[in-house]
Amino acid sequence: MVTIMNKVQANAKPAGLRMTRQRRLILEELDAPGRHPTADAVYQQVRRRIPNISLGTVYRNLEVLSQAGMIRKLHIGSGQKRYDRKLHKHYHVHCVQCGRISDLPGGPFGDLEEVARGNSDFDIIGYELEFEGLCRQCKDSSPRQREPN
Amino acid sequence: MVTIMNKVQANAKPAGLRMTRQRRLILEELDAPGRHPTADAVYQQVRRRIPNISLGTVYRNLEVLSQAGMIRKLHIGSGQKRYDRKLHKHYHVHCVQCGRISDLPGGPFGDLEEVARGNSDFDIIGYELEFEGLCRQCKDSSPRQREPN
DNA sequence: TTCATAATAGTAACCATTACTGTCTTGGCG
DNA sequence: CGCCAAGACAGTAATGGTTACTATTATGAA
Ligand SMILES: [Mn+2]
Ligand SMILES: [Mn+2]
Ligand SMILES: [Zn+2]
Ligand SMILES: [Zn+2]
Repeated sequence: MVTIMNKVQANAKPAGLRMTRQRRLILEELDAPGRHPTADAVYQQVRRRIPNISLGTVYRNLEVLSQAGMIRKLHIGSGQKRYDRKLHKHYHVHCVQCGRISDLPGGPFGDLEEVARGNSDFDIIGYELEFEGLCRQCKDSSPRQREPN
Repeated sequence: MVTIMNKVQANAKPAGLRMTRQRRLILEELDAPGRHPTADAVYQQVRRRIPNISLGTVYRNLEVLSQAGMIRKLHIGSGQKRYDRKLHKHYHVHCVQCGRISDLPGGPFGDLEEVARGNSDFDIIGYELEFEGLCRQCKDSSPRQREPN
């Protein structure tokens, strides 16, 4: 009866994934478009509805959901991992001032992989590309501190 | 927080840094071309000559040397940071099997930044690009475990 | 409704890195 | 050369992010 469960099974990855309240809220938190929250940010949000949810539960679910291909785990910069519900290939811009991460509109660039293939004896299977810069806010306001996503 | 960076730029030369035995060996460890060791790998190597060197000393020096612009700190993938003596802009290939990191021969690609600038309201100042794949060894041998750099 | 087992809360452990502290070195100056 | 301020050190504790463990609870297929 519940659509999300159907979605899970429609997405066809894992038998044996149960849809718990915790998991549903974590997923909903990522459903808002354009967000790339850290595990802790998800935790803080979900905590408002399930005050005693465990941080471990958040981590476990983020892992299990990305294993199942329902979300993507991002390793951007040197800090915490980020999670992204947008599954198709796209690039990110990372504000070096406040840590904000935004999608870069516009599809993937020309074939970087091809160039790499010609120059390496590695069997190239992909690449990671992310841009760095200053977001609009940080560009034209006095330096603030970290207020990610 | 006035330190080495300033001194170095003032003196136009990495003097102002004292040259200790520890620092020299750490630097020598990175001088071997094509290496991208982790802090721990450097530690293990230098330890053979200075058995009681502190891991903290290795970290402190790697930090101070990259602040001074004598080495570069790399954040590749989700694991430990890597250090690179090669200062000019170049790309890396990362073996997803064994973790090895190699330089990609051939200079920087065309203007990725320009494309990003057109698509974002961020003030783009640079980008990080790294390729993933299987190194020669992992490509044609049975799966091994992590034996980085 | 039952029941095997997936998932949870709570907590401990882990790993990479950084911070602290008292002692030892280094190197510029005489 | 030796002096000595402060840079660097070893040893160790602390931190931050993440994962592992465990006894208990909740899910959902039959
Ligand atoms: Mn995204
Ligand atoms: Mn390199
Ligand atoms: Zn910003
Ligand atoms: Zn390999």
